Amino acid sequence: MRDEIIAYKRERILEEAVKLFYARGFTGTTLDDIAAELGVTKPFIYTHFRSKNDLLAAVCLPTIEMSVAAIQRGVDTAGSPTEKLRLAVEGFTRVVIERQPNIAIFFREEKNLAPEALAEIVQTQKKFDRLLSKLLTDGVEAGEFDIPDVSLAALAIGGMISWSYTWHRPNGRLSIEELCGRMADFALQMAGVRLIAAMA
Amino acid sequence: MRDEIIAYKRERILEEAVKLFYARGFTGTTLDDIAAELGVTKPFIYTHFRSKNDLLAAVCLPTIEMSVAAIQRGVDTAGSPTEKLRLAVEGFTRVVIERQPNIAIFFREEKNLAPEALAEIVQTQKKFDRLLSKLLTDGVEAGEFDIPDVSLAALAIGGMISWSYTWHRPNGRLSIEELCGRMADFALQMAGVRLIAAMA
DNA sequence: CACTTTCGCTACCAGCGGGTAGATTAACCC
DNA sequence: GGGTTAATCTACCCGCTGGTAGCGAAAGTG
Repeated sequence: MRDEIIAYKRERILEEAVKLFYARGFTGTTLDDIAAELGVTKPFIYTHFRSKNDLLAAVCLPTIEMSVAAIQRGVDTAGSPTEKLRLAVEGFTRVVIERQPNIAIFFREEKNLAPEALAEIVQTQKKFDRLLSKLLTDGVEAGEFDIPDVSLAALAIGGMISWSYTWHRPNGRLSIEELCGRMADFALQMAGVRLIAAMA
Repeated sequence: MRDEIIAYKRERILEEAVKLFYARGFTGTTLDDIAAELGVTKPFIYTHFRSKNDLLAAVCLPTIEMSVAAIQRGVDTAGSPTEKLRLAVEGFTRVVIERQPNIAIFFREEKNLAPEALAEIVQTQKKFDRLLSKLLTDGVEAGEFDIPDVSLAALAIGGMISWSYTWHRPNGRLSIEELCGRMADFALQMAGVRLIAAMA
């Protein structure tokens, strides 16, 4: 019970921090701003986070881990490389869209992260690249994909999707599901999969 | 002569500012840092720029304009939409790679730009999207491209390329020319152009 | 060589904001 | 209901940094 309350407060702080970091930037947001938004005062935040930087890390890390997990779920699915890639891309796109502010904050505020936190995230990102590259390689070996440069393709696909954080608007023209589906279509095209229509 | 010297000093300030903003972030860099790197003192900078924000704008704006210009050159080329798209993508990729620090600074430090400067850049970005969307539409109408959702394709292609600023390393595995070529290949695949091999 | 102009520097200020110490209040418990 | 503990606030500090005023030195000028 006590722990749940503490966890809840921590979450509330994170929510407001995300909102303000996203809107005004990390250095453009003061701890007083966050506290005011919550109706509390600055020292309150310090009972849940060691420092402003700690707060930033808590905003970024879990979201990057969710991204890797999405790719991992695609890879772990039973099915062909084509099906795995579709699932991985859809899942990753969903993370980027649903956690757009966190993703945006991470990519913008990287330089404000403490070195240890950054190192941990960089490790996670490497895992992301490895998983995606491996998936593409498997597809090439299975004869389903046609990719001259797998590493570059992984970066291109990852980038196309990550970039969504810059332009996506909630209540935009497309639903999340549509968006995920079309991103997967693009990824399959980039992987050289033929017969997109046949999978619809 | 006098004007050239002034312009040169301005350029030197910008060079160091780009270097430091890129390495440490905008707020992580002080004007004293920049001045020290140049072997001068802070007031020197103020004879060339009105404020630290002005300096940031001067780092970002021209590079975004170069990006649009690259797309424009592709569009203005005589040739088929396929050829135009290839040129546009290659040119834009080259800008992103060659001006990687400036591109990175812009996307990271957007929230630190003065509203007027940001507004100007946003206008330029809209022009970028319009040009690219128009080019894709022309290709579809000419029967060369097969794109279900042109606006989304423009964002996906633009994103795939822009993202290079996050991973590209000078002295990387691929030369700039190779990179530009392969990005163009990806873009054509995303546009549904068949027979990539036939154009090699 | 005196006079002027140009240029950059020394020295300073003021506000901001992360972080903390200690008081204060509320909750909990015999 | 007194006493203890946990939670949060008030009030403060201090280092940092963007920005400026005014000085001094050098260089150009007749």
